Amino acid sequence: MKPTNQGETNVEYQPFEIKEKLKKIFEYHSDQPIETCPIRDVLSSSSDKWSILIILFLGGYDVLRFGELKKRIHGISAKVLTERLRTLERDGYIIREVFPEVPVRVEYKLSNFGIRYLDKLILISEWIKDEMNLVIQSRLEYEKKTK
Amino acid sequence: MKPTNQGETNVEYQPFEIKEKLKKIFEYHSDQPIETCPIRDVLSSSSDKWSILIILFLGGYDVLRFGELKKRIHGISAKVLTERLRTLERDGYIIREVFPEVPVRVEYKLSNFGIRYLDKLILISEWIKDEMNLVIQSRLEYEKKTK
DNA sequence: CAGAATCCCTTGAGATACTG
DNA sequence: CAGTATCTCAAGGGATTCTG
Repeated sequence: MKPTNQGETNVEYQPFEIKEKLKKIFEYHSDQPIETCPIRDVLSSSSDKWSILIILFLGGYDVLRFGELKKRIHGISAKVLTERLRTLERDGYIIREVFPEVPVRVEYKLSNFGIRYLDKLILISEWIKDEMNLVIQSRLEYEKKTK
Repeated sequence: MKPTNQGETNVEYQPFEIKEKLKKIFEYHSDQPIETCPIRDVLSSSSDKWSILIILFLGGYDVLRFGELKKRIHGISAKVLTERLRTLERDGYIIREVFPEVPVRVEYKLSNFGIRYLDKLILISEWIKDEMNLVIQSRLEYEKKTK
C-alpha cells in the first residue's frame, strides 16, 4: 500500500499559454459551453477507432473501394464499415463516388478537409508509436501494483 | 507540383511524404501488422470522447479532485468517470494521489506523458474548432441530398 | 460488388443506493 | 468525498443471409 510516489512528480505544470488555448477552445466565458462543445459535437463522431483507421488508410492509398478498405482494416465488419463511411461522408471527411458499372464500383477518397484531418491524425499516430512502449510498461506496473 | 484534380472536386492528392509516414506508422513491411497496431492497442483506449475531455480539463486546471472533474464535465456519470480515470491512470496519462484525510481527498493531474498527449489534443481541438462550421454545413447538405 | 436486413450477443452508460 | 455495487436499458458491433 503505497500512495503515489513522489519520485515521479517531476511534472512540469502546464504553461499559462496552454490554459489560454483551452479557454479559447471551450469558450469558458461563453454562456452556452455545453451546446457548442467542438469535442462532443464534431470530434466525437470521427475519432473512434474505426474512423481513424479509415482516414489513415485512405491517406495511404488515395482511393479505395469498399472491399479494399474492408480487406485492409482487419476485423471490421461490413455493417460497421458502412456506418462509419456514411458518417464520415456526411461530415465531409470523405467523398464517395459511384460508378454505375456491372457490378457496381464505389470509390472512397479523402476530401481536402479530410486530408487536413489526416495531417493531425498522422501527428498523433507518429507520437503514439514513438511512445507506446511507455504505455505498455505503465500497464505492467499498474497490474503489479494493484495485484 | 501536385497532380491536378479531375471532375467536381478540388482534391489535392496526398504527397508521397505522407504515404511514407503512414507506412512507418503501420509498418506495412512487418510481418505482424495487426498485433502491434499502435492505434488499436494504445490510442483507442484514450481517444474516446470522455477521455479527451478529462485530459483537456486536467490541462486547464493542473490539479482537479474527482468531484471537480465530475462537475466540469457535464453529463458524465460517476461510474464512467471512474472507469476512464482508472484506464488513464493505468496507461500513464494521469497521476492519482490520495490524501488520507477525513473525508478523503483524491487529486488527479496529468503526468509528463499526459501533457505530451495534451499538446496533441490541443492541436486537434483548435483545428476542429476552427473548421467545425464546415462539418455542420456538410451535415445540412447531406441531409438535403439524401432526403 | 457494395451494401441492406436481420438476428443476437456484448458493451456502454445512466440512475440509484450504499460505504469506508 | 470518492467512490463501489446493482440494476436497467440502449447502443455497438459480429455473423449470416439476401439483393440491385
